[in-house]
Amino acid sequence: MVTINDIARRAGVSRTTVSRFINESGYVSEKARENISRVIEATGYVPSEQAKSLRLKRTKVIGVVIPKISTETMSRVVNGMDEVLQQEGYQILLASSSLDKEKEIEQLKLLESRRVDGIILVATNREPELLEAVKNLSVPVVAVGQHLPDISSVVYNDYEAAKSLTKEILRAGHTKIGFIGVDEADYSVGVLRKKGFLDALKENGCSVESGWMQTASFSISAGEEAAARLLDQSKTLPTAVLAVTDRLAVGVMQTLRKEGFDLPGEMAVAGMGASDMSAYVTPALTTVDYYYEEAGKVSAGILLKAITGRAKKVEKSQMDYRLLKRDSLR
Amino acid sequence: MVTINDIARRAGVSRTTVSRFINESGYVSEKARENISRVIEATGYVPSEQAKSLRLKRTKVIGVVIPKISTETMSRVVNGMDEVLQQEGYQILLASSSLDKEKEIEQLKLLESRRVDGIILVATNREPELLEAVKNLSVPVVAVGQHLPDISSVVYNDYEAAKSLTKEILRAGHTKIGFIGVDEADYSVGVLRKKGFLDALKENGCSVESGWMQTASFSISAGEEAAARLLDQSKTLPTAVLAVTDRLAVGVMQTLRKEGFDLPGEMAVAGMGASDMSAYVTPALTTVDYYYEEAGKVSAGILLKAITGRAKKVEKSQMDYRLLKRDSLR
DNA sequence: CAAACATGTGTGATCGATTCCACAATGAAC
DNA sequence: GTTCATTGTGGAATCGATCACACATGTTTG
Repeated sequence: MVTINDIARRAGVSRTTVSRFINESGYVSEKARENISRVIEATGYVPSEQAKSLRLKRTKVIGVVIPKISTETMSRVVNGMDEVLQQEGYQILLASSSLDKEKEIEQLKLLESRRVDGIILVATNREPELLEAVKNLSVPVVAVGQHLPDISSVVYNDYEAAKSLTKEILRAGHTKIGFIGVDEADYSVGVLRKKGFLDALKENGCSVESGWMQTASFSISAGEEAAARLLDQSKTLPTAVLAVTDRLAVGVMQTLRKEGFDLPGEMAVAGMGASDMSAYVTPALTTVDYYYEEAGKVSAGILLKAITGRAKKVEKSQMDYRLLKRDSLR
Repeated sequence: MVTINDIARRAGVSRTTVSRFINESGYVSEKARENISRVIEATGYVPSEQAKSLRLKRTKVIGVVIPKISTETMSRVVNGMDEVLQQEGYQILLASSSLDKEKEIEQLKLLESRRVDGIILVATNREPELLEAVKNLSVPVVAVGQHLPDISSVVYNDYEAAKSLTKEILRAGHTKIGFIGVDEADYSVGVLRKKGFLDALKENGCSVESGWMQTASFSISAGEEAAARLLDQSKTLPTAVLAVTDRLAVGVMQTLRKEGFDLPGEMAVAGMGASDMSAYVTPALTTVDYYYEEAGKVSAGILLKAITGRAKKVEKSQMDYRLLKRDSLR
């Protein structure tokens, strides 16, 4: 790999002059300019951003830790980040925790060792070990999706979103509503969405049978299985089901259809997340749009402010949401 | 940020000894060990991978250039890469070209300046400028999705896949088949899939009306519009439509349904790509699975072999495919 | 005419690690 | 009692850039 010294030698100047030429700082004579640019052209020299980073103590790289790469939510969030970061000359170093709590912490350490200028953590839990690890980082961090204490965070309004969606279901005349949730280790999706659901019911004086509430992981097939359990364990059947993600909702619809239910006539279904497919399944899925791209942009913006020192110590931002009422809810 | 020199000073040894301790190379006395590990513990020291990279001339970072982050195909491919790369201690530096040819080249240069150990390029075109740029890189490159001359590549069997899918449609009794393609700048999707389609028809003595063949971009709505044009411009209507991506196919189905067509009775539809949603739209979409995760894994594997020097100069790999026959084709 | 300024260039220190080499001390082998 | 491993340590060069500073020359300015 050709270096600045090679260029200097071949152009008959010192490396300082070459540096000045490249960075357009200080004086460089016309003659030197010509020589240098000719040599650079000939050799295809590209300055080492690496060496530069070491000297300047900044890398122009942002570490992004996400639970899983191949989910629509994540790719939309990361896309939003990239749009903002690329604008400012930053690149994204991707780290997937594969939904493993220890790996998540490991990845944070790894990013720190690479001296990234900042980290965006799309967290799925709020365990003390994770908080501890984040606190010990000597790099600005922004959390997305979970509200971490003393850390800048961008969160979705999970509680209110679930609550208004549930109210929408109630408004449609349903009083017996099933619920497909996820593990409570995921505070936002597992706890807050469930709480929003239950509070909306309580406020309207509705109650739930135990069999109506099921827990699943994040896949479509988990939704299918959870729906099967719901049907199996219910003494009386609900007339609507709220699933905390669109994928779960799609799974629920699959099972219901398989069991001969007329949708949405015999059973209404609602999801959350406004996934791509939600608009194209039949019946089109009623859901909540969380503006994921925007969340990515906002988090990147907050991080950049923190990096350039133009920020309050800790910034909290809550994303807006939007109900998408479609055919699956009547 | 605490450095190896700080550790050395506070532990009362030289930085050489600290380095030996960290890398478990050479001798370090029990006493020195204790001191050093105590100081490291107390300071939370993390060695700079950056400085290490400069010295060792390797970064353990792989650059990945993709056309767009928020597409299912890309996130699946990148996911596959990450699985392999993480195993070997590599991280992914993500670069999105946003479907812009110049930016694609720019990103390659940028990755080179960061001294990544290798680059995986998910290309959408084969323009001479791109080939030139790739050739000038002094970093191992693997191309995915397009067959670039003299560059290791992992390609999908686009021609055969389109051909067998078309034959499947013919086998189902259709002889008048519409086609929704994309711009020919994308050689794999634009040219090869169309060629597969046309060759299958030719071999079976079928012909196409001009209005039956439409071109669109990659979105669902582009599929909707293309289908509308197809209906509008056809003198006699086809009985089946092949779209070169699932998203286009879903768009086609939307338009057809809106126009009152019974699916698949009055019009069969097939897509390509085995997207997540393909199984859950109604009717379930017949499509071709390209094993995207696997393509990511294979490309990462080839790149790693090239980096460690255990590779043939140029390696070409063609991915397998699999027909998924579902309800949308009768 | 001396001082001040503009133009142009190079030396050497620095960023934070690794590694070659020299060198000490100790004990074992011949 | 040399010689030779073994154990243990640190000095200095190195990777590829930036930058403060010294220095040289030519041109203005008072």
